[in-house]
Amino acid sequence: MKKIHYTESIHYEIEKTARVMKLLAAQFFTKLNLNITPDEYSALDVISYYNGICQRDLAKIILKDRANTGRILNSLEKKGFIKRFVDTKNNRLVRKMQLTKEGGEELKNTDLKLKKHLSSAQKFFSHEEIENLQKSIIKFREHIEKLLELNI
Amino acid sequence: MKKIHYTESIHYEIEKTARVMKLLAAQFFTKLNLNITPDEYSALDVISYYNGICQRDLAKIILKDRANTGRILNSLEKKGFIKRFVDTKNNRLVRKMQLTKEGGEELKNTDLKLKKHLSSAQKFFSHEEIENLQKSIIKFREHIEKLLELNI
DNA sequence: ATAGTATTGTTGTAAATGCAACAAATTTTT
DNA sequence: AAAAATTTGTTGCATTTACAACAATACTAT
Repeated sequence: MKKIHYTESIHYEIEKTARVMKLLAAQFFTKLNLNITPDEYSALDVISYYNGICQRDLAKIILKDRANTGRILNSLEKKGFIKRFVDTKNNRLVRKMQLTKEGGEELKNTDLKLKKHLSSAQKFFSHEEIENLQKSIIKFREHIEKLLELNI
Repeated sequence: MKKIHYTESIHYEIEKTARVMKLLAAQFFTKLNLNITPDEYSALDVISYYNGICQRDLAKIILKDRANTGRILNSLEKKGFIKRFVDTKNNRLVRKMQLTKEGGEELKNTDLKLKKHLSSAQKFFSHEEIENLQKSIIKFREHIEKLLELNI
């Protein structure tokens, strides 16, 4: 049986695609002179969706460890886009957070700029195509996740 | 129109999948006590495929910049798995490389161990499913690549 | 009740990564 | 022929990242 080389594997394609997207995001954020980083943007968006989320839950979602999630939040707090407060979850003290008014505006603004900049990209793929691709990837990932010992 | 949040985007799924795969690879390599890193493994595999490849071309393929590609090769050379030599490409001096005998054996050995460890994973997806997913991702990536200014 | 275990967040540190600057050589332009 | 630009690889540095250790608190078990 012929060996499947690294460059021929699905692993490679996904890594490559992820890297291209990350670079693209970085370039956009630089070019558009946004005052948050892509990671901070993701965090803001997630916080807007899960209002009052705690740090660890956020960490799981944005795919960072707790340490780095804390650092991203430090930055967002310093910029005045979120505020943190102590609360309990399952009888445990946790730091929860929510967007400030400025944070909400920043998010909206960033969304708008990105959307404008990306409008050309969206013509080429139908909603349906994207959705199908997404479903396949999720199925694929959910499977390999079973093999993984995740500690966040 | 409803806003698509970060966690609902294809961007997120691909990033997440890439991260899961990277973690999984790291765990496997640790657990199996391999004496190369996942990145070094990718490099070895690519070098075995493109015998005599030069550093920059390798960099493009393994998705690292030239600096880090050089560092990975330093490590592989120190371990005796590759040898580098100066040659020309388009009339320019470049450093090309090829596997040593030990490098070839190391690659074969690593392949074997990984294959054994992954055999359970492959049952769940048919070749066809993987191929279709791969095609979709490639198409998707090729499109967003057009938006990107890549400098390697 | 006391000891052990688990959860959450922070800090420190080492490794990985990207980027800019550089050297050396070659090609292109003027 | 000289100057400018390009290609390739290396070095240094700043940023990102992961991981381990820790503190504080709460839960669980004996």
